Amino acid sequence: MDKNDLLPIGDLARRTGLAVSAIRFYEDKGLIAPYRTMGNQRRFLRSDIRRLSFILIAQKLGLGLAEIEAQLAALPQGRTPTLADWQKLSRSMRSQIDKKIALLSLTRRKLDECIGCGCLSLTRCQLYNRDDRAGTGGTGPRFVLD
Amino acid sequence: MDKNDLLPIGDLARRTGLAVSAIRFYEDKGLIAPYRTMGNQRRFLRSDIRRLSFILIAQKLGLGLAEIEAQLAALPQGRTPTLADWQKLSRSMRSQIDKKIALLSLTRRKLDECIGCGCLSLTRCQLYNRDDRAGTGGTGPRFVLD
DNA sequence: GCTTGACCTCAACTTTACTTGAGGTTGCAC
DNA sequence: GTGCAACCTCAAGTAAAGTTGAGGTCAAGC
Repeated sequence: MDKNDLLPIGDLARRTGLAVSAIRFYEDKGLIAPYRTMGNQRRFLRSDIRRLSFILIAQKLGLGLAEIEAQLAALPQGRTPTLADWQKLSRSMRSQIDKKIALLSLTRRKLDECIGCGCLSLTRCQLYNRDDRAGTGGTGPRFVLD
Repeated sequence: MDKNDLLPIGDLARRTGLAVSAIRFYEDKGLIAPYRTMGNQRRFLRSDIRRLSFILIAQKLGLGLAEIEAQLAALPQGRTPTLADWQKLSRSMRSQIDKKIALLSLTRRKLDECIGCGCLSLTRCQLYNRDDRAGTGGTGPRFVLD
C-alpha cells in the first residue's frame, strides 16, 4: 500500500471515464468506500478502478445500483473482489446476459410470427394481448410479453 | 365507427393492462389522441389497444417514449398504423432487437475471455478499461464497453 | 508562503415515467 | 330523476441516477 497507489478522485474519474460527481454519488450509495486524507479528501485504491468497472458493466446489463450494491455487499467483508469472487460475479453476470438474450430471442420470434400473420386482427397475435378475450375472459393486467 | 366501438379509458386500461393514469400520461405526451364526449370524457378506438400494445413492446426494446412518439408520428398523418405501416414498424423493431442481441453476445464473449484469463491484472481485459494504459497512454472517457 | 487547481459538503435541480390526491363532473342503471 | 362508479383536471410526489452550484478547504509547485 504505497502512498503512490492511492488515487485522488479526479484520477479515478479520468481512468474510469466517470464524472467526479458520479463517483461521489456511488460512495453515497455505499458502492465504494475510499480512504480519507487528514484533510478529508478521498483517496482510492487502484483496485477501485476495477470495482467501478464492474459497476459500469453491471449497469450495462440492466442492473440498478441497488442490485449492484447487493452483489458487491454479498462478498466476504463487502470488500473489493478477489480473483475468485470476481469470477463468481462474472459468471453470475454471464447467466444474466444469457437470460436477456433468451428473452430478446423470444420477443423476436413472436414478432416474426406477428409480421408473418399480419395479425392486425389481434385474434391470434402472441405479442399483443389477447384483445377481446381479455374483455370476455380473464382479467388482470400486463398481458403483453410477460 | 359504431358507438359501441368507442372505449372509455377504464376499458382500455383493463384490456392493455395499463393504469388509467398511464394512458392519460401517454395522451399528454402525444402518443395517443382519443376523442372526447360532450361531457369531456375520453373515448378510444379499438385500434388504440394496438397502439398501446405497440408502445409497450417498443418500451421493452428499450425505446424511450420520445423515440416511440417519433416512430408513430412518422406514420402518414400520425394516425394509428395500417397493416403496411405496422409491418414496417415491426421490421424496424426486429432489427433493433437484432442489434441488442448482437451487443449482448459481444459482451458475453468478452466476459468469457475475462473469466478465462483471470484478468484481474487488467492488463489485457477487453471488458474493462485499459487501466494504467489510460494513465500513460490516451486520455478520454468511457473506456468500458463502448 | 502563497497561489491556484483540485477537492470538500450540502442542497437543489434534471430527466424519465409514471402515481397519488384533492376537488369537481358525467353518464348509465335503476 | 337520482345515486354513485367512473370519469375529469391540475398539482404534487416518487424513484433512479446523476448533475449543478454555492460557499468553503486542501495541497503541491513556484
